Amino acid sequence: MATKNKTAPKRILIVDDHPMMRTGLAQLIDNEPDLKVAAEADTAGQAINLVSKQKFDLALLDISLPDKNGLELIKDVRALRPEMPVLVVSMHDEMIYAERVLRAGGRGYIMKQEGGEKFLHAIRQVLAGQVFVSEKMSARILEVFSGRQSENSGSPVRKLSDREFEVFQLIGQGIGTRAIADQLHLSVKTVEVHRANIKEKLVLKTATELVRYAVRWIDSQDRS
Amino acid sequence: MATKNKTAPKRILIVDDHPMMRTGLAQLIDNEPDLKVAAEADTAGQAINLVSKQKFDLALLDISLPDKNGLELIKDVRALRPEMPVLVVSMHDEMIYAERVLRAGGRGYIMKQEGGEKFLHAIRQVLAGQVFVSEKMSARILEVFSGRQSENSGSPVRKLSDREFEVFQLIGQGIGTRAIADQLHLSVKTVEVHRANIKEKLVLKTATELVRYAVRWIDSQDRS
DNA sequence: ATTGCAATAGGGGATTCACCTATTAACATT
DNA sequence: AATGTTAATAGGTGAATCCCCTATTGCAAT
Repeated sequence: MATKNKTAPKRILIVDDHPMMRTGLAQLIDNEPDLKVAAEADTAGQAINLVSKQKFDLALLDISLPDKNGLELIKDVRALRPEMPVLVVSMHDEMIYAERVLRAGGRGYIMKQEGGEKFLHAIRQVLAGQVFVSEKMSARILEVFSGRQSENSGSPVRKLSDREFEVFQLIGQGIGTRAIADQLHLSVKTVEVHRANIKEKLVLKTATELVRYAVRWIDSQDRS
Repeated sequence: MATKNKTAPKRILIVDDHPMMRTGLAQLIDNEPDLKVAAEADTAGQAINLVSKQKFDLALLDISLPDKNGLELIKDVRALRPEMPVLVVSMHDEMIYAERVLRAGGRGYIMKQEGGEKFLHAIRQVLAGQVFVSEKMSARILEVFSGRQSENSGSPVRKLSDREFEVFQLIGQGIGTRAIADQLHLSVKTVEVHRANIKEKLVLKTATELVRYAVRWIDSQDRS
């Protein structure tokens, strides 16, 4: 496509703690005439250092880094260069991450399982100022954002009513339906309805997913 | 080093579901005159197919593959080619994996975080018939193998059998009993027994507690 | 008044849990 | 060679939970 341009190739920064993955990405990128790997980093510290000293057209960040939480890194990078788009690379299929990444200011999210073409497509889309996420992910995110335009500032957990939130917290503590009912002096049936409504509001399909979501949410509240 | 040899380069099979990682590894290996990437696979099924049809001097396996547990793959590969050494590549720092890999017949374990030199060293060491593991790991493993304090060192998760561990990981991903059974081609009953045994070994009382424990454990593994 | 939603709870069928037993194969021990 | 151990498989059964409905009450906003 639009690669015939005489302009200099776009300078890309790669941040990943796996040398082999960096090599693979660099190989792919440097093979394109309009793209170029300008620098590599294997830690968050190194990445911030580079970003503060040089200008890049795009940063390709792995979210799981040894020294820092990937989301924190996105925020730091964006604080330094708000105009530089950030594309996040991850091995996790997780919806939770995609949401957080976009909220932290990332402009895209792609899985390591993807092949070269999709990678290049994502890179070019983000370079063009657009957002890139996978189909399933975008469907879900759009659903969450559009279905409830009113109260969606922040995590979907805010959409829970007080009682639902109370139940949600107990679930996150590993407490079962029966025990929750006892503890809140409710019928098991009522707790079941709350669970169903919570699942609905958080767009979760199964009971196990609900427990996982709740556990993660509770844990994320404790340390931060 | 010993690369002046006139013999044909050693044929290596790469199994990894991340295209970029494969490219990186291939780049590294093909740059060495005494080594050569003979084939690549991105699933366990494909790998077994290749191994059954061709001879390789070494297999480089990623333990986390989409279609099959990595430990099972090691066993399958070794059943087909007992003489072919297997070097396992993983992104996980954990001792638990190294132990299991060696017990399953793997001849080495190296992390994706390592750089090219260490990779080549590991490959050559395994090709030479020796075992390769990191320093910390070998220390810990020797301790476990020699000392009889095997009861309780580190997390109780290592008390789980391979199959139990597999189920445990799926639980931690928020996957329900039925779906686990389907995915592993087992009866629901079998999965239930595994869950019960896991609960026993980890001293957990209810199903919800099990999910919580598993979610936390999995999370602690991949976002360092 | 009417609409909307939170909170409560039940019915009923499908599924899972929790506690049993049982078989087979692989290994270790004797 | 006989025995014991353990992992992996799976069935039976009753209780609990899940998941899909409906239904009532109360309160707040329209």
